[in-house]
Amino acid sequence: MSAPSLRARVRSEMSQEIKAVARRHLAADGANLSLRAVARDLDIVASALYRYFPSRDALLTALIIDAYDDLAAAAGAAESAVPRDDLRGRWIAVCRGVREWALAHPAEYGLIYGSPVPGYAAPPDTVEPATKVILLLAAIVADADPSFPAVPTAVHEDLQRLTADRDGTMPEEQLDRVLVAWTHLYGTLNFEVFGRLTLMIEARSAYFDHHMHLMADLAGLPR
Amino acid sequence: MSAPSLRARVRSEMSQEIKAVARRHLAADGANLSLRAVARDLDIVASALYRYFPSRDALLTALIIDAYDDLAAAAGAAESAVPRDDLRGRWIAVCRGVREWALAHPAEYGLIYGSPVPGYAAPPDTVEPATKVILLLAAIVADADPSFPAVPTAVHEDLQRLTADRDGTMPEEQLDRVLVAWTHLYGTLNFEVFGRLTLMIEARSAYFDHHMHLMADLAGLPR
DNA sequence: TGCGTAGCGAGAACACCGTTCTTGACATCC
DNA sequence: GGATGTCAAGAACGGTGTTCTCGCTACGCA
Repeated sequence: MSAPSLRARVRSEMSQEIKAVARRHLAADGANLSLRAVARDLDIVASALYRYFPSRDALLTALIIDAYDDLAAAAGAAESAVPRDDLRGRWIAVCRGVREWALAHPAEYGLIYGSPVPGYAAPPDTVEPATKVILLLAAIVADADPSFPAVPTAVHEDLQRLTADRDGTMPEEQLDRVLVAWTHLYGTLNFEVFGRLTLMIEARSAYFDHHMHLMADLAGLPR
Repeated sequence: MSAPSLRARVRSEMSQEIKAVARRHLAADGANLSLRAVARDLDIVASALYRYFPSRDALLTALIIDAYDDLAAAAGAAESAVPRDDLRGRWIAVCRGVREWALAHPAEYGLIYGSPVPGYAAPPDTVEPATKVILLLAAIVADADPSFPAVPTAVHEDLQRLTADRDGTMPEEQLDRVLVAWTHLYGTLNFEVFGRLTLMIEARSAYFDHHMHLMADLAGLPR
């Protein structure tokens, strides 16, 4: 096991620093990230950035992957602070964890859940980190394992396949409820983070918790 | 009543034409709209556009307002094609109308429901058109007027005020369910339009209908 | 130990962008 | 018919992403 060469290490540190500055600019200026501005902050000329990222889109992609990982880590950490048998507590912890991360990092949230940047196509590296949160929710519902009332539902083969990789399959009704909850979570956060919700300027946290409990009810979690 | 002067009319027609070309560019290139490209398409120099719109943001604002109006009109038209006493039919018609418009105009949808453009602050002209669809849904639920089970809910004073302008007030439980459905509708469409939903590439329409029916159930609409 | 090479930052260049200002032409109104 | 206001054009400014060439430095290998 050869240690990484000094060259490689300083290169990786420089990449991290570029991303850190880019994140700061992202938080300040929104989605239009300027390579030249980032370079200025690093006392570097713009073209030097191309030694580390082949294009602006590549830098954005790196930020997107980091954001997915960061979000999933925040949600996972919030959940693991709750006793495993407190299903509803874990559920709410995941939802709150996602919300708090989103409110703390609105620009990065917009990067991963807002309108996609025009010419940009999400590379396949981004699909795996993107599924972590919904798998977290699905695992909680699977732990509950209640008997659901039958409900007419379309086939969700892809999600079946996704969960099958973990531990067998999941009843379609459960998957359906998880999808509803997941959609509701991000629908709510989109409105809140993107400021489309002029309503309810007060008591947003209570509103959020209440609706996440509603979704937990729908998913069959015990009260 | 003096007829609008010829000057005023040709000016308004030119404004419409600029918006039409801008919409075309928006559909092609996504959210980064170039004034110079629009001007080129009109065989016009870029600075000439400033006679009609004081800035790029102003043009975007005009497009946003048009999009809200267009979307509300599409949803309203879909709903009014259904008999008034078919509550569930009206509900589904609104949802499908919104979805079809969104899929047909993804860039404009992104403009109004995606991440906000960075430096841009939505002027107050945009809040009234933005409420039309949710008022449409609220009206259907109000027509049903079922007795809801009591549910703990945060105060939704703003939405109360909004609906109070129409015809009296609405029970909080109903408002709550309408909000859930509204959030779910746009959460679903965000995933679909922005391509975040790699799952369920097949049977998306069935998936959509099924979930909109779920929300109708939740809102207390008769089957 | 010395050398070739690969990685690095600087800087100039290109084509594009939004925006402002000036200039000259044209239609409109008194 | 002359004054007025609107219009398109064009140049200019500062900004952007990206490419290329240039020296320089440090690493890896003989």
